[in-house]
Amino acid sequence: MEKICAETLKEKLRRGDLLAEDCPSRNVLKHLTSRWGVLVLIVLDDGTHRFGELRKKIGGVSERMLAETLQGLETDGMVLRTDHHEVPPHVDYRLTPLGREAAKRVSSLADWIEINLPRIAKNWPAN
Amino acid sequence: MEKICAETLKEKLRRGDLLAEDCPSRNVLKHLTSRWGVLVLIVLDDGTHRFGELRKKIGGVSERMLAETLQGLETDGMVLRTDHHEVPPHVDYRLTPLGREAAKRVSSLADWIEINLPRIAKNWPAN
DNA sequence: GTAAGTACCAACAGAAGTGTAAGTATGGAA
DNA sequence: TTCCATACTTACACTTCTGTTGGTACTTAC
Repeated sequence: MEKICAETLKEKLRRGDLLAEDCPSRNVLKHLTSRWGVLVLIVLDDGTHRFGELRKKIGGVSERMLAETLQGLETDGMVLRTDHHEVPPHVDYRLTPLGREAAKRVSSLADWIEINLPRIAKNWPAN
Repeated sequence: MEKICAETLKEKLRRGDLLAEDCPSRNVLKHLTSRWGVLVLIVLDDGTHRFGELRKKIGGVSERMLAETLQGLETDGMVLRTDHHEVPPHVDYRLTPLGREAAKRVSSLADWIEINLPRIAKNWPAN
């Protein structure tokens, strides 16, 4: 009985259900929509970048956060890290095919926000 | 001189630039991609819901967080709150046209995650 | 010998996010 | 009279997030 329940639950989550509290898909969502994750995907969608380049393009990220964000995205198979084993260090980051698919969706939202910011801002109190 | 700079900056941000540290678009992104904001948009895209209905559908939200999230989305003009002034209270929430546009993008990402969860999970260490 | 250059990591502290529990309001039902 | 229903709000505590600072590694240039 217990086994059947477990299997059923597992089966249910096989595809992912963001409305379910314990579904691992929520972690993916967390990485992809994190404060810096979104911006990293957008920039990387534009091509391979080094760590320092990403930092320059994304206004306000600290080294610590950029590194952490990149690791999260790497864990989900969105970003590929390539270490050229040079001195001084030379590492670059690019999107995997999976990452490119995700970036497409994320960018779509981001573009929409940028374009529609005036419409959105109209609803704000202090203008 | 000072004035010119200010105008230029304002002009620059008129359209929204998520890569700029101080652009207000980052707040919108924050609301739309917040932990619960995403899920609220997805559920509301399916139709008008009362507070309690949202809470039941979205696994794990506390009342506090749901209320806060809804207020954030209302501030950005994504969600319309209707109070029927009944006792016991009867309030419902629906997406505005703006909200529906945003929800479309957010849902697109969410759907992609749910469908591709197996592909993503393959990259995780403990399976 | 020492500074520069690059990509980090660790430790600490303050800020922000989040959950829990309790309380508010009001009319109607039991 | 007491309890219920619903949509919140507030206070408190705890966890997570985030920035800052300082440090590592190693080679080349000065």
